[in-house]
Amino acid sequence: MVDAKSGDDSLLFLTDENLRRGIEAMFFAYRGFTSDPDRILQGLNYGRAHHRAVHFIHRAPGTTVGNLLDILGVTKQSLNRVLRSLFEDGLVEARVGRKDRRERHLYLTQKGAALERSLSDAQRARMRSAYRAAGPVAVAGFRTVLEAMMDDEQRRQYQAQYQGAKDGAP
Amino acid sequence: MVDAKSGDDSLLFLTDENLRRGIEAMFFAYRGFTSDPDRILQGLNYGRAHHRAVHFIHRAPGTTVGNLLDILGVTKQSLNRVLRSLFEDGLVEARVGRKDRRERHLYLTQKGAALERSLSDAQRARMRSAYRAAGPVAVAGFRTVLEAMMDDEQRRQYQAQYQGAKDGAP
DNA sequence: CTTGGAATGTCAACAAGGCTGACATAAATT
DNA sequence: AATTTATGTCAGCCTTGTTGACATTCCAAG
Repeated sequence: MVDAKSGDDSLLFLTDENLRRGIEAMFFAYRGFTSDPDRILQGLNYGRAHHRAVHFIHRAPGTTVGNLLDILGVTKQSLNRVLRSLFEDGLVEARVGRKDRRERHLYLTQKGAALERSLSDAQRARMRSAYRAAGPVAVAGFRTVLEAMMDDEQRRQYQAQYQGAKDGAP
Repeated sequence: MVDAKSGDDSLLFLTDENLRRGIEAMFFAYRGFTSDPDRILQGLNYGRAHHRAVHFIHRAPGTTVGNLLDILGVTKQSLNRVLRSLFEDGLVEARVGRKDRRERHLYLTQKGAALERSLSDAQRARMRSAYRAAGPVAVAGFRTVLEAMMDDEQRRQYQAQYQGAKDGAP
C-alpha cells in the first residue's frame, strides 16, 4: 500500500479527470466483461440473472436460497423466477435441509455444471487474456481498487467464500 | 508492463481460482459503483440509462445522437425513450447541426448539468475513496486491467474522448 | 404444547430498459 | 431524381427488477 501523501505530485491520481476516466473504464470494461456469457445465454432462454445464480451455486454448492438472496441482492420473487426455470430445465436441484427442513440447498446437476463451465470458460478466457496483458502487479492493483470500491456488506460476501456449503439431504 | 513469463511462480496469478476471484470482484464492485447514483435517481423518474446519457453528453457536449448510440451500444428506440424524457424535463437540449442539419447536437441545460454534477459527485466520491485507499500504483494497475478487458471497439471509444464536440447551432 | 416468527414458494401486477420491425421525414449525397 | 443517412416514432415483446399478499413448513421460545 502506497501512502498517497508521500510525494509532491502524488495526489495527481485523484484529480476529477482521473476519477472520471476510472468511471468510464468501469463502464466499458463491464460491458466487455459480460459480453461473452451474454452471447452464449441469448437464445437459450436464459439471461444474466441465470448466469449469476449458476455461478454462485457452483461456487458454493449446497448454498441456500436465503444465502443466494443475500449475495445477489435481489428479491426472492425475482430469484425464484430464475430458479424455477433452472429447476424445470434440470440445471439445478434443491435438496431439503437435513437440519432445518425449511431450507433448500442448491446444487448444479451435470447439465447445470456443463452450462456453468461453458459460461465461465468464456469469461475466464477474457479475464486471463486481460491479466496476462497487464501483468501480476497490475492485477494486484486491480483487485485492490475493486475491493475498496465495494460496499462493506458486499466486501464481506466477496471475502467470505465457500460457505453455506454443508448439509443437504442425499 | 511486466512480462508474465519471467519468474518461476509468476504465472500463479493466472490460476482459475484467481480468475474467478477477479470475476466476482468485478461483480461486487460494479454493484458498489452504481449504487450511489442509483439511489439518487430512484424516485426522480430516472434510471441508470438516463445517468449514462447525461454522463456522456456532459463529457462531450454537442455530441450527436448517432455518436451516443455508438458509445452506449443500445438501439435508437431505447435511447430515444431516454432522451425524450430528458428533453421534456428540460435537462438536455438538442440543436440542429450547422453543417449537417440532419444531426442533433446534444447539450445539457443548467438543470441537466446540476443533475450530472450531483450524480458524478456521488460516484466520484466513492472512486476517490477507493483510489486513495489503494494508492497510485494500484490505480494504474486497475486501469490497465480494465482497459485490457474491453472489446477493441469499446477501448477505442474509451480512449477517444472529447470528440463530436463541435458544430451545433446557437 | 402452543405460538411466533423464519425460510421458502407462489400469484398478481407493474416498471425500467433492453430488443425487433415497420414506417416517416428531412437532408445530404450520388 | 434516386438513394442513403440521421433521426424520430409507434407497437409489441422479453428479461429482470420491484411491491404486496398469502400459504406452507417448521424451528424455537414461552
